[in-house]
Amino acid sequence: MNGKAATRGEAHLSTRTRLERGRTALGPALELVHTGRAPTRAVLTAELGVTRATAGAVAAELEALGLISVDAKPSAAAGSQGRPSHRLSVAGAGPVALAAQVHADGFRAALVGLGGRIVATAPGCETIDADPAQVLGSVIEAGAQLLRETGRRCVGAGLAVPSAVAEPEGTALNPLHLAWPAGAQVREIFANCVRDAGIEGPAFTGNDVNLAALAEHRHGAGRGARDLLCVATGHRGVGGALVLDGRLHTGSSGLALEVGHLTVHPEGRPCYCGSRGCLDVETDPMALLAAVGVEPSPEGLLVQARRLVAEERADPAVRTAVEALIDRLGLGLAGLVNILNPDRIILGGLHRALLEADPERLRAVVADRSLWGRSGGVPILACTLDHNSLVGAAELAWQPVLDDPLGALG
Amino acid sequence: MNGKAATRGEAHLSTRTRLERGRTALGPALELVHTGRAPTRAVLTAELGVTRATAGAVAAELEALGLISVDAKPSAAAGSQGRPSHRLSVAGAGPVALAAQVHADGFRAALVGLGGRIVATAPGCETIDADPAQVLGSVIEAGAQLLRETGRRCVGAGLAVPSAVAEPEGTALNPLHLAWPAGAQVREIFANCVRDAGIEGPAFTGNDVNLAALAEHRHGAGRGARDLLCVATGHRGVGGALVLDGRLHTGSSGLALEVGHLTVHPEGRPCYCGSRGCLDVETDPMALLAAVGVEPSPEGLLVQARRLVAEERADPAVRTAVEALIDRLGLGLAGLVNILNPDRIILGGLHRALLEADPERLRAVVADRSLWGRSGGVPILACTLDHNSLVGAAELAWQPVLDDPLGALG
DNA sequence: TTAGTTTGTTTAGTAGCGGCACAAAGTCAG
DNA sequence: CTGACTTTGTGCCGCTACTAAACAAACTAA
Repeated sequence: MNGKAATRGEAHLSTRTRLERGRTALGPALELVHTGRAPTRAVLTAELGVTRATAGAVAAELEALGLISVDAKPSAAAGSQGRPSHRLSVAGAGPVALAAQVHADGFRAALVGLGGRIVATAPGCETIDADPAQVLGSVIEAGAQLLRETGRRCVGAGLAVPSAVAEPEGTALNPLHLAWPAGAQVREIFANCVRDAGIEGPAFTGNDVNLAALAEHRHGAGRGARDLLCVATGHRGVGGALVLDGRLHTGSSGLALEVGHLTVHPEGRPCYCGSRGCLDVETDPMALLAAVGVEPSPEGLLVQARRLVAEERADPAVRTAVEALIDRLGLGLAGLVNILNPDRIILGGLHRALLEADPERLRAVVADRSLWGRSGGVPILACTLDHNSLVGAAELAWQPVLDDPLGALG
Repeated sequence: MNGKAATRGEAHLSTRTRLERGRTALGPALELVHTGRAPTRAVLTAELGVTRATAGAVAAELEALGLISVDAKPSAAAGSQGRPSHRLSVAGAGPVALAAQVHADGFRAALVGLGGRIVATAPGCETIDADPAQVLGSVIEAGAQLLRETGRRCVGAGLAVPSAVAEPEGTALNPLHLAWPAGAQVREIFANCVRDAGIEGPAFTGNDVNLAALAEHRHGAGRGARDLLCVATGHRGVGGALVLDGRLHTGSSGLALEVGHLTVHPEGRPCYCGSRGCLDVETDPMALLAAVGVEPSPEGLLVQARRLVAEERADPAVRTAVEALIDRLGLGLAGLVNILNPDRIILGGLHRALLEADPERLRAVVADRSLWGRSGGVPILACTLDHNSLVGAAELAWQPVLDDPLGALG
């Protein structure tokens, strides 16, 4: 009868009024250490808003679970009075999450510990099969190999795909660059691969830009932001992501931040969506190559476009094209700012290169065309994390542990 | 020292990792009754995910606080077995929130009980002074009069203004229709008026469309939606609002959902923002009058535009104009759907009239131009609540009680 | 040394909830 | 009308995660 009640409880946990299980200080405490916001028990106490007794007990329990470590010797505090603190840090040899990423050029697998630390990486494959089950089977096999080599405990697996992932089905809606069928059941296929490989823990799947945003929010340029907007280009097309209050906002069916078809140039090129001048066809790598009149080479559109941006000072024609892209990106960002009012924007891929080519120009366009309550305009920053999609995929797998460490590991 | 710790705690409650105070079943339970989702203790038990014992105790405590009432006699359950439930309802003579609204035509004050019930209304003033302090003083005086007449306890006051309200300053950024100075410190002025009138409880201020969305989410057409988008026109201009997980999303500086300058007609009329074809100048009442070639009359733009829409079947020219507005509204909504992926859209003001004039056309445009994972497209509904901004203003004042009934009232 | 400051720990107490047994109030079958 | 069944509500006990407060530890400053 206990089981019955529990299942019924799970059945309709739709309303957020439901009390969450495992809502102790353990999860928040782990999250603070995980994101580097709790270097000592003293600040842990302050950040959690609990007593020193509780913070101490919580730290001890997390250490017993093998998730964090407390320095034996107090660290010499420079110029501060009082008893020095013992340093808290993520456990060196603790459990890891299995992170996987699939993209146009192949796939990659890695083990990621708490704190977003990449512990081990598998040499990624350079080509990609048209069959999702084949690809995901291979990437999981590479991950399983890493787990065997390192002997680490696994908390779960996460996969980043370059496509919108529909909720709640977990299907890849537009895996354009993978030659995968649209609507492939990636979440289910990945979960099956993980299970078949004998890997412990649950499996998760998400869009790569979403996961990059999550990673940047926790360990990169987005740290401390409350409403973080991330916009990035890959090889083709534009992706967006939004992190609100530390959680990804994927919308009701996983399709939020499909920003590719914002109009940024009314007289612009026709887009496959039927409109013209969409952000997608105006600011992606192909758009730059087309504007400059360069033929795509085999090295890859993104690499090629990035080199063009880097050369913009030398060639006036390139400079003009880059400025046009910056202006249109700025218009798109301004539109997003007026809708979402983020407190920080992070750019990746070609957009990052555009930002770095002329930060002032981009910031000026955004400021000119958007409402912003405070002075100085929205901060616009570049990504700072290597392999942020991979780290983000690991975040998905870590999430249950962060929410309820005892429930997930005990 | 307790006080010291508490103040320090309040000081930096930025991180969401902080454990919230008063996180018991009391608040969620009250919210369920408040939103009509807990008609009996049995469903309260199920919705909270607690035991019957707890739900019973919680209901008893809320009743003791004078917030809800439990029927003495069980209500005859139609066609169900087992012991019949006692009905839970919002207390008839419980506390109220003081709700105030300012708009172009004057102001209004009301007392609103739990469940969004308007308990008493003051006859609104029909003109409005150019000085915010004067106006807010008058509206609060009217509210205070209502409180004296009814003798009800007051939990706080809320104000709805037709302007974006900047956070955290609480200034009205664009009170265009009020002849108020831009940047007026409405929140502070309102709070002072409330305090000076000797009214108990905290004072809150918000944008009228935001508050309308909040009210519709809790008591109207938005009930049960997780990601609710609300778009409405008043007399001039377009306003938007987003309710996520039951909370208003106002963005980092209160300026989210400033959707007026989405481009919906690249060859359209120039907008004061510098662009052309903005949602604002293409779908507001003035846009319709201009398209039909009707001069504004003294009765008010919104009333006039609504009548035009109602007459659209009779006059082909009006019909054409209305269809153009519908198409452009649809484009704007589609853009928002691609960014926010809401699970429901609610329209108010002229937009509501446009929806009701030709629901199929609007739904078709939105479905055609937006991504949506499930079949049937995003549900688009009309507002259902009278005075939803007023009720929403009251929701602001009720929020502390809903979060922690004991802390706010005990 | 001694006082002051900050950190960590110990112990005792408490609020809020789960588990369980039982009571209450209806329906249904005969 | 009488039990059997079903569902709702209550009383009691105990557990868990916390707080409060006193104390101990480890440093700086004079």
